[in-house]
Order: sequence, then C-alpha cells, then structure tokens
Amino acid sequence: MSQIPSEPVLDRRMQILEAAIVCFAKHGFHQASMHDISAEAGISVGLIYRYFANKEAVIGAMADRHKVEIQDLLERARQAPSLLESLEILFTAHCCEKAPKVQSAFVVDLYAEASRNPQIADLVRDVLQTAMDGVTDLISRSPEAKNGATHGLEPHELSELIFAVARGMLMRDVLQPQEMTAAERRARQLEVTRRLWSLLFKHEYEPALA
Amino acid sequence: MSQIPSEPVLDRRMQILEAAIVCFAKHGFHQASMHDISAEAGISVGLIYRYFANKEAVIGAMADRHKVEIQDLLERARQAPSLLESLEILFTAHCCEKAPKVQSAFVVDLYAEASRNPQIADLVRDVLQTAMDGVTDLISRSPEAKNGATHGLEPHELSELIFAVARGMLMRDVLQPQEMTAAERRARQLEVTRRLWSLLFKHEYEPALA
DNA sequence: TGACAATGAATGAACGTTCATTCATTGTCC
DNA sequence: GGACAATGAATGAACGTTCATTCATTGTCA
Repeated sequence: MSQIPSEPVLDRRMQILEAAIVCFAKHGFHQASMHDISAEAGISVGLIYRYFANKEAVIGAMADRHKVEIQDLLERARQAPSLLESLEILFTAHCCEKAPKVQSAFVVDLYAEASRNPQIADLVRDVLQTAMDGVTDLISRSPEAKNGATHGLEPHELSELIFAVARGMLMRDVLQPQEMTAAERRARQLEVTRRLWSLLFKHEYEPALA
Repeated sequence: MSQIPSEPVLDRRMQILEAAIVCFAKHGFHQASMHDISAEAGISVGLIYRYFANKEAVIGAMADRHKVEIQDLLERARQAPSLLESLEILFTAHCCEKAPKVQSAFVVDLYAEASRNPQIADLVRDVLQTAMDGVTDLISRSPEAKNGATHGLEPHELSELIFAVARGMLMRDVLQPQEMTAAERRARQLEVTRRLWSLLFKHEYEPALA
C-alpha cells in the first residue's frame, strides 16, 4: 500500500487542528480568529465549516485530541522499566515534544476555558482522572511502594502531588521570556523530576541533585 | 471633618476593579465586555473610560492589585511563628479568602494572558520572583534549614517546589464542578500543605496525614 | 455531466471606544 | 438667603471595526 488516506476527511480535520493549536497557543481560544486558523492551515475560512460545526467544535476537538495524546503518553510511561523513568517520561514529554511553549500555553488556556465552560471542565477532569489513576496504579505496582519507601503516603496521594507539581511547572513555562531550546527545557524538567522523586521515594541512590 | 473621602477617585477605581475581577473570572479577560463590567459595577460604560485609558489598562491594574495582595500575604506569612504555619498561610489565603473560585480562575487566566502578552508576563514574573525570594528567605531562617532537615536541597529549590505545588493546586481548583465552601477548600489545602511540609522537611512530629 | 471540494465576498451581531448631553453639586454675587 | 453661573461626574446612543458564520460561485475529477 502506498499512502492512500483511507479517510481524507480525517486528514483535513487534522490539518485544521494542527493549525488551530498554533493559533490558539499564540492568541488564545477566543482571540484566535477563524481567519487566522484558515490562513495558518493554508485553506479558506469556509472550508473549516465543512469539517467543524463552529469554533466551539474546533476547541472541543482540540481538547479531545489532547485527551488521546495524554493516554498515549501514559501508555508509554507504563512501559518504562522503573518508576523514576516513568515519571521522567511524564514530565518531559508533556512540555518537550513538538513545539515546547505551544503545548504549555495551550494547556493553561484549556484550564482557563474549563473554569467557565462546564463541558470543557468535564473533559479535562476526565482526562486528569484517567491519567492520575494510571500513575496511581504505576506507583502501586512499583518496588518503591512495595518496600514501604513512600513516607506512609498512599499511592493516590503521591499521584496527586506529582500531578500538582507537573501542572505547576507547566504554568511556570508560560512565563519564560523567550523560547528555550527543547534540550534546555528537557534538562530543567528532568532535574525537577529527580528532585521530586528523591523526595517522594526513599533513596539509596544518589544525593539528590544532578 | 466628617468622612469626606480624600480620594473619591480611588474609590471609583476600586469599584470598577471589584466588578472587573468578577467579570474576568466569570468570562475571561477578552470575553468580558466593558458593558459587562459597567453593568456589574452599576455604572455606565463611558465612566470606566474616565478612570482607565482602555481595557488593557483595566487588566493591568488588576494585575498590579494582585501584586500588592501577594506582597501583603507574604508579609503575613513572614510573621507566622513557624515555617509550617507560614506555608499554611500561603497555601490557604491564596484560594480561600473572599470568593474562592473567582481568585483561582483569575490567576489561571492571568497566566494564560502572560503566555502571549509580554507586559503581563513581566509583571507576573516579577510578582513570582518577589514571592519566591520571600519564601526562600523564610526557609533559610527556619530552624528546619539550620538543622539540616531539608534533604540536602537548597532553600531556593524547596521554594520552587512549594510554588509549583501551589500553582498546581490552583489549576486544579478551576476544575471543581460546583463551588466548595471556603471551609472545605481550606481543609483540603491544609491537608496538602501538611503533606508537602512533612515530605520537604524531616519531621519527628506526626506520621504525615491529619 | 454530475457530485463534491473549495473559495472568499457578504452579512449581521457584538465589541471597544467616543462624545454630545444631562444634571446634581458647588461657588459667587447681591 | 436666593438667584444664577460654573463645574465635571455620569450617561448611553452612535461609530468604526472585527469576527463567526453563510452561501453563491468556481474548480476538479470520474
């Protein structure tokens, strides 16, 4: 098979969503106009309406896509050989794949939108719950938890702290004055991950900092 | 002298800002119209323009006010008798004074705005730096730090983690389906604070959970 | 030719902002 | 005190612009 797109409709949708995330991150959901998106995608305004009912639907589809991405990420984290490495995957992928700052800005905007759009809030809450359950499970199965190296905290409590830190770092990202390189950002995130890991789980490993 | 307000101008500005934060939290900076704000304040649209050059200036003034509030908060935290109590003040005041969810939504929106408005980003970064310096200082002076109970982490590293968790909790707040009571919210925040404190600083105190 | 993909000018609603106008209050003079 | 002038806070209709959305038209391929 060459690359016949079995669903050219899906390709168009993806093309539009790809453009949309760039515009949303650059201007915010409501500041980004449909003309901006169509220009970014290199198509006409009207065509967007062939694939999405309206702007809300584009935002909704973006949130859905984000959900799938998070689930993929969690699956990858699950397959890591150690808990630390799982956490490293979770903490670095979230902000370092693709365009770094675009992702962060989009997620912060998504939460801002969630604060006043109950539909988006439901979706984000659902994603978050799934991801947190995944990490809770990851912790439960880890040797660290089985060896009682968790300071008496329950896996779900640790998971909550881990996600709080992850969100907090994400928020900080959007303040960064100019683009860091993906490598710099990754290094910084790894440092935080290790620091957090060494605090949350008892370690006879190395004395904290890298 | 009876109670002649020496600066009625400031009162009007405050009245407008009070209305603005409600509208901004409810609809977001750019979704809240000047008409919304004037209606909430119970005045006419035109009057807003007597006290603020334009909408941007209202947003800027809100951010400035937030800066002052944070500095007050830090001052209060500084006066607490112990590090744990300082942290409790920092973690609870931020979300529990006044209207709880309004504050959180406003701050998340502020960060979203910062991601694309360099002027706002500068302001938020400045506030954050001041606050973090304050907490770093607080930690440095604490008995915990002097007794080497900080897991080998520097005060500023601990401060970074503390603020990351605080921001992360704030983001989570906006997902809460319906308003919690201030008391519930406070209880939850205190639990997280204690959990974090017991992880960051070595404790022969009580075994973690309340 | 017919069916469908794609265009982009046109539409109307909503927005930020302006400004001519109103009117309660204050000051001034007899 | 009473008549009148001056003030400027407050109003809200109106303006120009932007935006989401529509749809008549054009392009494309089988």
